Amino acid sequence: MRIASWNVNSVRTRLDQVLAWLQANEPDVLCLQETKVSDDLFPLQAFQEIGYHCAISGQKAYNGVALISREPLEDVQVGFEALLPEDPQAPQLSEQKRVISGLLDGVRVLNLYVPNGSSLKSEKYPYKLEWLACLQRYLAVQEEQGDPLCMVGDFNIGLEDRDLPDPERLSGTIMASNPERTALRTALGDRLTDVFRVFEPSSGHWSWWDYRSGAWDRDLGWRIDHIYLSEELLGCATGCVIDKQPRGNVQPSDHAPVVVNLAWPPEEEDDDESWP
DNA sequence: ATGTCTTTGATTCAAAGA
Repeated sequence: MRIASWNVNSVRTRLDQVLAWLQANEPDVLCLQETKVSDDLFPLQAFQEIGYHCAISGQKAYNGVALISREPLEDVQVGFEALLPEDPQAPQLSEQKRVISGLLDGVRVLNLYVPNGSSLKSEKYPYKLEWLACLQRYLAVQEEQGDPLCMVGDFNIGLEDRDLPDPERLSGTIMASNPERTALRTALGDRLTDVFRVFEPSSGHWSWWDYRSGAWDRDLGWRIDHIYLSEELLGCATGCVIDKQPRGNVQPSDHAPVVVNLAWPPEEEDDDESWP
């Protein structure tokens, strides 16, 4: 099973690039963030024409997430409210469309667009921290349900200094401050592992390059797009890569896709030896 | 340092968000 995550910064502006990437890479599920389109205007037909199903949760102009899958996903859930019906903060934190999940072959694929926060002094920064605290409560319920979890998305956090291009200058600033790093680590708990780091421990691997200041040409990016796996899936992971190629396109997204390959479902036990 | 790109909404741009 191949699962990918890509912040496309407008699915309509990037439609041809997304379709071409799907056809070249053939993931079972592509998780999109920042689709920036209301559900009635989502380009469903273009995806259907190349053999993909869509589960979407969008809004006008900002945010928006989608699950593009080879097979239709089961039990699609939208927003924090789906798992937290009694939570006092979940309804307000679900107004911005940032959370969608679905089941494929018994795997819960959860696609997130974590708030950016803007700056430490912005009112969007405490919103980001509240959102991450709500994610922790959401994941606790998800764990109770027992499905293996693949959680992907644009986390808007460089969790460790090796995920930043200039840690001396940038650690402590937005996307690398201790409160947001701690909030994400708390939500992850002991259950979820950043699978990219299982295969690639070194710095210098980025998933986002700012449009400004020639960041792409100077290769000054951040690794803020992540794939987290629960234990059952982590043992099945055969590779995880960031595909830099689309960032070099004309009129690119500022993010590159991240892809994980899983040997899932696990091979059946071979019973032949016990056969009479 | 206010850089660049996308969207919107009110009139060929400016504001907002990332």
